[in-house]
Amino acid sequence: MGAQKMAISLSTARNSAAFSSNRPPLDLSCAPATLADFLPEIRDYATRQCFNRNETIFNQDDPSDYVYRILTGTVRLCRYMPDGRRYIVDFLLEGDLMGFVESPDMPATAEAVTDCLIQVYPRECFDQLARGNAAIRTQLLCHLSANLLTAQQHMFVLGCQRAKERVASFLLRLADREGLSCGDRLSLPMGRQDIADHLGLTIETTSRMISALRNEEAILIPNSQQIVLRDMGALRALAAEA
Amino acid sequence: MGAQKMAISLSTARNSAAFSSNRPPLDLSCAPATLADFLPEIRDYATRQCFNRNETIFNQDDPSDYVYRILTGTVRLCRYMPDGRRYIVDFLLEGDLMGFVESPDMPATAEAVTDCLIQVYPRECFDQLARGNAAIRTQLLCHLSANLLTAQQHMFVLGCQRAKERVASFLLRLADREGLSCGDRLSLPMGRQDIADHLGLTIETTSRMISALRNEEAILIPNSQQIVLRDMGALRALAAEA
DNA sequence: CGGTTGGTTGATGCAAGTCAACTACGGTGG
DNA sequence: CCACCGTAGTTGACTTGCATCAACCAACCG
Repeated sequence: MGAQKMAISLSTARNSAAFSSNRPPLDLSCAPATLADFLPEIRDYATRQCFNRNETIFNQDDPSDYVYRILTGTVRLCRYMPDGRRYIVDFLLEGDLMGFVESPDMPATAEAVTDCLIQVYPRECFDQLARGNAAIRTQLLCHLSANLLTAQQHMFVLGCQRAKERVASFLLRLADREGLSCGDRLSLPMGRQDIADHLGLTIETTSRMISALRNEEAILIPNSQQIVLRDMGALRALAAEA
Repeated sequence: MGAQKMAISLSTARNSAAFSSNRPPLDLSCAPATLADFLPEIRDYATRQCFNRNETIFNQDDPSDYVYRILTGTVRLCRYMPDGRRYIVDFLLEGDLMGFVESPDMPATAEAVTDCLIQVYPRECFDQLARGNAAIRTQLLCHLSANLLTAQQHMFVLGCQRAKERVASFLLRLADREGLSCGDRLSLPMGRQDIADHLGLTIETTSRMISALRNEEAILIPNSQQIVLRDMGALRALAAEA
């Protein structure tokens, strides 16, 4: 969820002069600015906070008055069901934002996967900032839009792919986010259970599929927290994203 | 995806006077206005179009210059994968909007499930309208936010639920959208294959689970296109949404 | 009528879940 | 330093839920 180009309905690279107007099209592409770029404006109201591994950052039952930016560490965003089942909506990495979309209508719990350092902004502060600044609200649209895209891609993974394909998709997405390519070493800060809950699998199946990818020489596993992307072509063939 | 209350980060019903300001909080609740309420302003540029059952309204490979409002009929929003697999992101009913989020960065194809009458607005028109009107962009945020909520709930269905639970969730969601309650008759405009592709199941399993719900007396099936919600409690117990 | 389309049901196979044992690693303390 | 423990991951044996393959049924229609 970086700063890649992102445009929704308002944007238009097309030059359909149809409805006239010489004004340049309202381009929502996030190339220069992102939501995060506006946060420094309220940094005086922010605090830094440390969270230990597995500590809860905010809880779905206890709506948070803050928005967050991850400075270091990895966070899982999850939902717990009444019967105890959980699913992990997404993992958030260094630089990612959270709390903008998640509450109050998206009940989600954020937990530290690793020890984390997090910048915490009072929501009221941010809201005030956004009230007076249309650019921020545009960025908010981008942020939402990016989240929706991620969600839709994940729906394909959950709805159509089999276990090995899911694991391959997961590794590729992480690698893309880190900007890695063939031969690079990918670190997996989250445990197998977390991966399983994200992919709609069990921990055993997840582990087996990772092993299978090793046996097929698509990856190497120097240790359980790191993976060398030996053959990304093979992974991509499995994931077969559109 | 109607006009229910919908608020994202900007909104705040809480009265945290922290960051002061006597201005009322920027409330994004969609209670009075929805995105659709603004469309009449450009109705002069709109056309009405009929689509026959199974006809394509817009294609993921062929980005559309229009936004749409469904007047009558049901539409499926789907994604086709290179290998032919498809999944159905969602079904859209009378009154729903589409094309705002779906393109150009959300490749999706819209197809008529039943014969449809659709109001078609040039995108450029809508963009122009949105450029000058902050309220519309606020509504766009609501629209996106609602879609994201739907997507996240569906991710739970796909990631955690088993076949019968999925079918129960599906029926309940349709019933909620139609505002139905116990004993009411729900019509299923989409075929079993469509339901299956939405739920990540096969057509046979879907059919079997619907039969199972009949056998358990949770529903009645007067004909394959209609379902009587005999015991919504039983359905809810199965779906077990948070 | 026969053909076609969409839905249901049955028989069987397989992918993934379950249950359980075992391994590897990282403390922590004797 | 090693013995012990707790946690996390892997692997194996077995079970099961869903997919697959195939037959059958019911509407609908020329």
